Amino acid sequence: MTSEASPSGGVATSSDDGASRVLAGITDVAALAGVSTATVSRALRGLPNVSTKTRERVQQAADQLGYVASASASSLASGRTRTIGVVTPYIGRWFFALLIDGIQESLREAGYGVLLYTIGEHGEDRGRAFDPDSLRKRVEGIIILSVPVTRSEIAALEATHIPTALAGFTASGFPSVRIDDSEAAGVATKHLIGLGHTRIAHIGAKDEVGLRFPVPQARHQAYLSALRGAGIEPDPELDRIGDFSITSGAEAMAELLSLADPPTAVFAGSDEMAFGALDTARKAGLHVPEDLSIIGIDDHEFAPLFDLTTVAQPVRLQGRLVAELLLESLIARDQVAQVADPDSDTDGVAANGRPQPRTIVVPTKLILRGSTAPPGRPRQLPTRTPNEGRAPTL
Amino acid sequence: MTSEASPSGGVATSSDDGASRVLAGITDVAALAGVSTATVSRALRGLPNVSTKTRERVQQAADQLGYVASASASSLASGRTRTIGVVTPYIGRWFFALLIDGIQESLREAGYGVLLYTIGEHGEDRGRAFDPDSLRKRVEGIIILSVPVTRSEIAALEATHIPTALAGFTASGFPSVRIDDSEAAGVATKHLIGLGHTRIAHIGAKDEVGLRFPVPQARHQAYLSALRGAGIEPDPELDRIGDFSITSGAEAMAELLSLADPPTAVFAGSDEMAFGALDTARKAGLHVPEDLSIIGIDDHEFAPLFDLTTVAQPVRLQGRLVAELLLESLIARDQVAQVADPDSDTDGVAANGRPQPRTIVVPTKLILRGSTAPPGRPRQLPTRTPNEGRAPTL
DNA sequence: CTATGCTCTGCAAGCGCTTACGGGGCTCGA
DNA sequence: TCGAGCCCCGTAAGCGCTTGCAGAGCATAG
Repeated sequence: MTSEASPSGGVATSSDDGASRVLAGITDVAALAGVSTATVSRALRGLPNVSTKTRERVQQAADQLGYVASASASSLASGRTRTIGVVTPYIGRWFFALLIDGIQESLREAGYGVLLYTIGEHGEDRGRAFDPDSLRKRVEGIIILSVPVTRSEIAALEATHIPTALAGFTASGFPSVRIDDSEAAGVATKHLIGLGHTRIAHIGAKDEVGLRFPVPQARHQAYLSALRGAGIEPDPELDRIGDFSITSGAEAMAELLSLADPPTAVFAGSDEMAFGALDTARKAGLHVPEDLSIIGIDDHEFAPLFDLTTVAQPVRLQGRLVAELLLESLIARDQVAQVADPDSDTDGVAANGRPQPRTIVVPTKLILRGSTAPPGRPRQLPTRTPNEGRAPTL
Repeated sequence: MTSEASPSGGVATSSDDGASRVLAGITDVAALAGVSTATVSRALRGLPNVSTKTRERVQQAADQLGYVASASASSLASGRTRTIGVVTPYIGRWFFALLIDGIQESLREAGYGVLLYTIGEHGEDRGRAFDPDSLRKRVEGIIILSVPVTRSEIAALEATHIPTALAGFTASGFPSVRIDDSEAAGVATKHLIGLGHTRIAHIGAKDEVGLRFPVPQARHQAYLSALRGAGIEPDPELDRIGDFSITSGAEAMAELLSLADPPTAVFAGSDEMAFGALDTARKAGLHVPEDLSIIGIDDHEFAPLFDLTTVAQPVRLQGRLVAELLLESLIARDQVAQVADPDSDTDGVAANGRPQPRTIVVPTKLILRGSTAPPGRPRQLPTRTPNEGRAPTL
């Protein structure tokens, strides 16, 4: 198992007879162990019908030769690539990075590899990158991260029949995991309303036509109805469009500040836009939260540093979950392949025999920090002593 | 090429004769085009010795069937997986995310896929994740991102004979791309010295014994010699250890502040540690830069928001470069395989015939912002008007 | 007109595994 | 003691491509 401190054999292909010995193949192992390649294959993969003694002998031979099965060969023979494609806009963004991290965790445990497909932030080189055909025959499943997807892309995806799962948004027909964007946005907006604000701005994101990406719209709608629910008529001037980036938040804030009647509070659709807004506000001489309250969504790694009130979402968890959803579809597919009769009471199976895609909604939580307060006067916060002098053990 | 608006054929495996038609194979294409599979293979891959007419016919047949070659099959037959493994500690960190982005860019252009291997931040699940054997037979090359690597891991890597390139650090025998850590740290420290500081603290990172990861040490040494060069005897009390994370920077700062004679300036080995330090200092009531100057290394995406003076390094560029270095070794390897004679004057070829690993050093640049100033009085900075009212075109 | 050399294409042998299928040995009940 | 049944294991047929080799067709040179 562990190739740690075993001085004999292992890792370094041991005694290199010859200059650069070619990698050991299954036949070498078979020969060394004195069995057939079929038995080696079965033994190493833990299949039944191999006697303990034989299995050990094979294992030993494999270790000694530093044998590891060729991924291509076993994929070709078995039809299973043990690889999942992850399509993501831009991994430089905290949200995606953390998602991928979670995905990777789950997938690794299940013995799957992660093939990364980043497409431009706004899908610049989309055509080439997200051609499902380029994924097909290379991955067993696909996970798409919060990427605006066109109708035709969805169609193409479905045509490939590759199990697919979505994280951060939903599209009918696919399993997915996400937060309740309406609720999160509602909570955020109502928090500001509850503090007494009435001129509440929104920095959202563009709703690109033709794209299936309901997140910005859901948050926007929730913002609007929260306002209306409180008897506040939304002011279109306070409705700004960003692109989830820091700079777009900053620009939107600049616009808001130049208004004749600027807002006293801002709900940003993401923490990163909130950071940008915060920065712009401060540089304009405004005090947060005295002069302006700001709330975001995410609970970004940097939110504590900006003392930003926000609606937290568990990102890494969503990554883990979406990976598990995908793995579910994978084994479901195998199941179908094996037994084609609808006897076992598989719940939630649609008419076509394919399991109804599950969508998991993970909870969000309002995190109160110092960026929000009633209009005109600061919110009371316990003065935080920095680190309580607790020196880390060196 | 584009599977966009072609109503006939394409994408959806066209006329699905049967319920879920199996994906087209090379023989199907061959049959449709009326040629042999060999010709299909050659035509589709752009090999010479295929007449234009035939090539077109094959291309057309392939398009019509939505054919795409099986990665496993072609890998098995050709021995080329067209995949690069990228080993990274934790993609949630800005530096790594950006590196990967750059790598992905270059690699995609070259037709390679990226298989991601994240290992724990400090290599928790290192054993399993970074077992080169698990990479071998799956990837053609490996890129390692700024990960502390053990001697035995290096040995194991070399034993696999998989071309490997390093980003963010160096280890002999491998091509790599990095910044000049000594220089960067020297510039940072000297900047503080030049401002008149004499009590200059350093927040670095642990030098884990047995690991080949020279970055922290190089920066630390440069810090020390910069001080000595200015006639300042380094005070061990001002020398703190972090782990490149925000919180570790915060903790180190807290320690520094509790000192009898605290520093007037801090050089942090990374921007993220600087952010943490900055935050702690401010929460302790200190004004930056009036009471305390802070400088980092990186020019992190958030550095402008923190108004942090720092030594910038081009991260995405390093990603692109390391990918190109790796591709170089790949073609070099092929070259060697083809012509085994040392006739063409391949410069920089070592005695063993393998090309001397190149290491590229990319330049860094001091970015002056508002977090540094002479001790005791603020540095003069032009007052930045927020965004100059330049409203973005909606 | 024949020899020489191209260019283009097909044949067929793998690449290194996985996986029916079948058969030899053993155990156990009758 | 003998057949049924089970556990193991080997045989061999692929998986879907790539590629060395050779041959067919054709043009050019001699």
